[in-house]
Amino acid sequence: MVCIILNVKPARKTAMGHSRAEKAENHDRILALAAERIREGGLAAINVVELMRTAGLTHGGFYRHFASREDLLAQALPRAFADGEARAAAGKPDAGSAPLRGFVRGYLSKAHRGDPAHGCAIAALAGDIARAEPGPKALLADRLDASADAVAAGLGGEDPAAAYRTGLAVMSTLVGALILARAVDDRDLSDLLLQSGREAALALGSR
Amino acid sequence: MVCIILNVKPARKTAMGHSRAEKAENHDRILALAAERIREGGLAAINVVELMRTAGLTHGGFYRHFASREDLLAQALPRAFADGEARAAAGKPDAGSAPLRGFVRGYLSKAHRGDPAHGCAIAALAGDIARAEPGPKALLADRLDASADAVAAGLGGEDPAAAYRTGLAVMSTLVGALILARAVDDRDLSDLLLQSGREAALALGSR
DNA sequence: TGTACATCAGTGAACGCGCGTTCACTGATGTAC
DNA sequence: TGTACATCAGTGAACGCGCGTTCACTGATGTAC
Repeated sequence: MVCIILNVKPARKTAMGHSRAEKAENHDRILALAAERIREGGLAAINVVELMRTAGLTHGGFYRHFASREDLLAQALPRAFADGEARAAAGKPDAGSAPLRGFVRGYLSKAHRGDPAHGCAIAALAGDIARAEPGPKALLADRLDASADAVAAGLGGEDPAAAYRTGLAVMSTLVGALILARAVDDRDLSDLLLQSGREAALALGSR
Repeated sequence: MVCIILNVKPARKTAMGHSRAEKAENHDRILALAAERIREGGLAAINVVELMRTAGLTHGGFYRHFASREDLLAQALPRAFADGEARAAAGKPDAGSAPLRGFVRGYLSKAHRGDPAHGCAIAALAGDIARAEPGPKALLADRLDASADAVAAGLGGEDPAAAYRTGLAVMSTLVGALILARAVDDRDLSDLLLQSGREAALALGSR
């Protein structure tokens, strides 16, 4: 006996509970995906329908989590910075001997160049934030300041103000080299940007 | 006697000739404005209606000049790079004594920071081009290569390959510092980025 | 512990706005005779 | 040199698509009794 069923109603995609715990999980997943997407494609790359589909949901439910697309961006941007720093810190090997060397090697690595979605938000978003509102600018300023401090702390103990300026210059070199290495189509030139950036950053750090 | 005229037809905005010469002028003006707007707001900032209004025209005529918005971008992008370099070269004082010093001072000046629309396209667009098609990437690579060469040429005559790498590193530092100085809301931090970037670029150039 | 009900996360069709593009039209340009 | 006509730069209404947002609805959650 052959049984053909036409027009089957698609089975419930998931058990689809609506518990508070599941909402919190979904909320966090949406934010994490948005933080990646932002670093990958910029603030303008966030598309509500696409984002929700990526999270395994439909777009209508978006507004149970966020008041608007702008509200999401305001929440996802700090997340992008935090996640990017966690990754950078993980890439740093032993902070004992040569902290700057490890940081620089991880920052200007081919892996970091090839994966902006999981990398430093300063480099991924500086160009966009240069044209953005005060909010994002203040956020970037705060994280850049912290990064310059961290670099300065790893230098030989000299004048703190001078060390901070060196920290800023190192960050400028690293961010510039990474952005340019990503913006160039020529693989050799891109590799050379990483290499010369590493050399320059270390030279600046050991003056 | 009082004479009230209602519903007057607006006078022809201009003599409005349609000569070949005027078309060429309009075409050039549209491109120049687009090249500025792109550096100011990025590739996505080009709005056909707004651009044509800025040029003193209406949007319908746009397609007498360009096949599409994409076609305009393809023509305006090289223009943005060329115009930005013309400006940078003009800012360079006497190329005799200390060519790098003059270039660095002009590049990381407050004037350049505050006027991306008329400044270097590499810094203005690197973030966008990192996510763009091969075309824009090849263009940026070409102009960056030329800039690194120019910087290298101004250094003491040593190993050309090493000088080129130094040129790239100097460009990374300058571009990074300028982008970050524009992306930050804190005036003091922004000024410090310019200053430390100038010091670092000169230090790299005189190793 | 069991039952009734309110809440609300998630669904998917529909709406409205912005924007790139099209098109019928105008009138000066510039060419053919 | 003058006249008739074809060309085409520019106009502005209209179209269509993408996308953020809204809304009526579903059904599991979780609370009140």
